Amino acid sequence: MPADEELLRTAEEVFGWTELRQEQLIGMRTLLEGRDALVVMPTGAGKSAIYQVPAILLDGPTVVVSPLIALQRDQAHSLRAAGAPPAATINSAQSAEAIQQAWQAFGDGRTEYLFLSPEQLANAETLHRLHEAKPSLFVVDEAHCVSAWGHDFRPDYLRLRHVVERLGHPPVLALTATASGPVRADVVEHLGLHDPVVVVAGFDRPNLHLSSRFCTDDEERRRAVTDWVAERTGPGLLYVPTRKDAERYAADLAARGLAAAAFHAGMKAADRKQVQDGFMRGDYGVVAATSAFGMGIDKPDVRFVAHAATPGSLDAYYQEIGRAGRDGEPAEVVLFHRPEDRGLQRFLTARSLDRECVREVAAAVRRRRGGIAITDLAQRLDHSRRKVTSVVNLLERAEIVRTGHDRAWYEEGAPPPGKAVEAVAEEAERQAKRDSSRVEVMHRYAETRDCRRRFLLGYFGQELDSPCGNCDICDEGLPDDGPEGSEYPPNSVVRHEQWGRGTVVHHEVDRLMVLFDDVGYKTLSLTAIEDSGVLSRLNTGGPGTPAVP
DNA sequence: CGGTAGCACGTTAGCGTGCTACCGGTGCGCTAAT
Repeated sequence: MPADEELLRTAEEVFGWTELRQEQLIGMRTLLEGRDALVVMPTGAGKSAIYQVPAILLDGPTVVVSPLIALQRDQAHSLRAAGAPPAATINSAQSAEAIQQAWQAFGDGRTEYLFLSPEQLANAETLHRLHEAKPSLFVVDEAHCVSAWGHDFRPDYLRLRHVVERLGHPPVLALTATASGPVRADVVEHLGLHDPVVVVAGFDRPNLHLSSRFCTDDEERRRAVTDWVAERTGPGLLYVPTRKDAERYAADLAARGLAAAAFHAGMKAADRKQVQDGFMRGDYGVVAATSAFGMGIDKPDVRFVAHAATPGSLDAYYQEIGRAGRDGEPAEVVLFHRPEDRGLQRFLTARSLDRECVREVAAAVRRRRGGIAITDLAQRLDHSRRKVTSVVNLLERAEIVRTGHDRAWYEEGAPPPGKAVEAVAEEAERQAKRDSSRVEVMHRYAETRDCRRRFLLGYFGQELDSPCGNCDICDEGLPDDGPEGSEYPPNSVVRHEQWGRGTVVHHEVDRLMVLFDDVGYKTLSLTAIEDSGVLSRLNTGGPGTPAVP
């Protein structure tokens, strides 16, 4: 295939890569053909190459959306170090002069790769400048952020779809290392990908030994965690649920003679940098951290990742444990689990809906027949831009308003603001149900009596034929070697009388976990299913089944 | 939803118990004070 030859030649000439993986080539080819792609590949497998090479072959700059300024900097830096065509960043950490120069170079066509945050793209002037330059490629790095953060924390992630359209929908590439089925669907929907090619490399990390320790008492768990970590040589990570826990565990471990440090978003930037750099250098045996730690960390020799409490989803969990054993050498992954942990996670994932704000925004949009800019809305109503953006996103999802890049219009025939609030509340309620079902699945994983790896991979849509032999359950010896020849194998599509269509995620000896399109994850007892006949099997391979090369 | 700090209470002076209120994660961009 001539395209492949061209890609391989460019990869070697510009970057010095003598070969490309099958997944990389598929992704690159897709972009050259002008199509959208979603690529899920482990960190360190060369995800960035998928846009870096075609960017050179396509006429026009490449816009890369990245969630952290530090990542933008790293990426631009490594491109420069590789001797690739010019890369630039534009973000709030730069001086006005530096930004000015970056725009100048970009406008003159001297920049091949431009790295930005989604918040930058909310700016109309920024979007205008990008449009003028006719970008040939639009990349969303760490694309799971669209789903994980877009719904509340960083609502500009959900506005990227409009950015893409304003830019004339160049080929869009979404890249991530972690995405279960629903997350992939969320990313595709919110980026407005057209019939994307979905490439999913395997999720399995066979060198990680998976285990879970059931703890009843909080005090007892603290001791168990500290003892366990103190016995390791590291380097390793201890994930904790709160900032206070990060400080406390770091202090306890230091008192035990370990080189331990805390890391969380409440720390000063300089201290965070010092801890991160120190961890990379190997100065710390362990870092006790909240979920703030890790994105962009690619340290090969992390020997363990422990969790001092059960996190809010398997997606988040997989992301965090994935930082262990990147060198392929054995690494330990242990979860100190308490059923009570779901309380905090429920609280953290529950988005409280400000009904009054929804009503105000709806009313304000409705008053302006010609539509109103989101920035104006925020000013007029004296709410933060973030909050108003988030509410506009919800109103759009409930089909009350229609939006463009930075404007909102009231949908013709949509119910009045009072009723709109109810529609939004219903939508928020559905979302909350899905979120809390994810918390439950995380707890099922922690408490499963089946091969842990089989459970984990099943969640990401990957089947494991036989027990892994490298988890605590396998160590003990499985009760039997799994539900072979079952009527409901993983990934089979089923219909439930009450909950509708769903996909089998996991199958244990006596129960079935199913992801329902509307209500999220549910666990069903096999005997109950057989007795009642509420569940029927549909054809296999429903829509959304990814192409795995 | 669970953990915890702070306080009143009750009993009798140094401290345990119980109630209540509050807190809990992730980053960008921007502005104002130093």
